[in-house]
Amino acid sequence: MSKQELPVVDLNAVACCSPLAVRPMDAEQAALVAPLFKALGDPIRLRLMSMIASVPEMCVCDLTPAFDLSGPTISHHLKVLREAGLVDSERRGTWVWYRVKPEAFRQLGALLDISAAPAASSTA
Amino acid sequence: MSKQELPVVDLNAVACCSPLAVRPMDAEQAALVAPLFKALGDPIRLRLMSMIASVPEMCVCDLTPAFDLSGPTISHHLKVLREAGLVDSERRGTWVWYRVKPEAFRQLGALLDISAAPAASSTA
DNA sequence: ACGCTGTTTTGATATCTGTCAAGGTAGAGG
DNA sequence: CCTCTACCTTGACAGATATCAAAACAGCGT
Repeated sequence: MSKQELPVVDLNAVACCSPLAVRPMDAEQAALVAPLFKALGDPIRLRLMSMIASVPEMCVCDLTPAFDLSGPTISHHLKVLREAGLVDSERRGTWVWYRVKPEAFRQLGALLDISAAPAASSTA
Repeated sequence: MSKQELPVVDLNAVACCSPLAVRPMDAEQAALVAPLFKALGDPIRLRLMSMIASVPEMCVCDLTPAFDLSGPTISHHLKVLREAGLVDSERRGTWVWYRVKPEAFRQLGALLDISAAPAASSTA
């Protein structure tokens, strides 16, 4: 975690919530969680996430050429994912490696659990 | 579905994908899925979603006063959720009722399933 | 020390987004 | 028909975002 320089999302604070479909979220919870969804709400970042999540770790040098975008732009998107708390980065020598933070994934997955939803939304 | 006037997200097309952590997403899949996350990436919309998902259905007249925002603004956010395919609306007399589309929820939840992830991202 | 490669930061710009006020549509009830 | 309420659309605008070029930073190899 060489580059955790920023006030990244606190996943412990996020981890408090029951599934979306169980109880309305208060404003504070929503303000904590929305940035995670927002970070995934861009096609480039979604692909970056899936590339990183598909392997134990991924070098920026392998991510950048997969897109028709400049290096700085990829770096920007990676920063958004980092600041959302979805990935971690580590510099090892010349290269920087990215890894997913699985607890963030689990958290979002739990929010989207619909199994305990009220009748109409589980049958509609 | 009185107001399904628009080229709403096709959930069948979205439903194709394996979890993020299993295989990189291609650009086309990402373009289909990202708008769903994006729609949830705003605190107001996240709260609207959770309010709607917590009950069988919800009247706009009960959603609007829960926020410190104008009617048009709430209407705008509901439209974003509708066009993302996350909710359905139906007018019954004077009022408009919103319901979640549970298949969209299930889809996003499946994408975030991390149980089949490669070693480093399930242990880090 | 110098230059080379990989990555991030800065600065600039075009586009997108959230918000409200004003105006429009839809149904209910005289 | 008229009016009232509920909801949506339009238009305008401030602030955020995606993008790139240029510049800065970090290691490596010479």
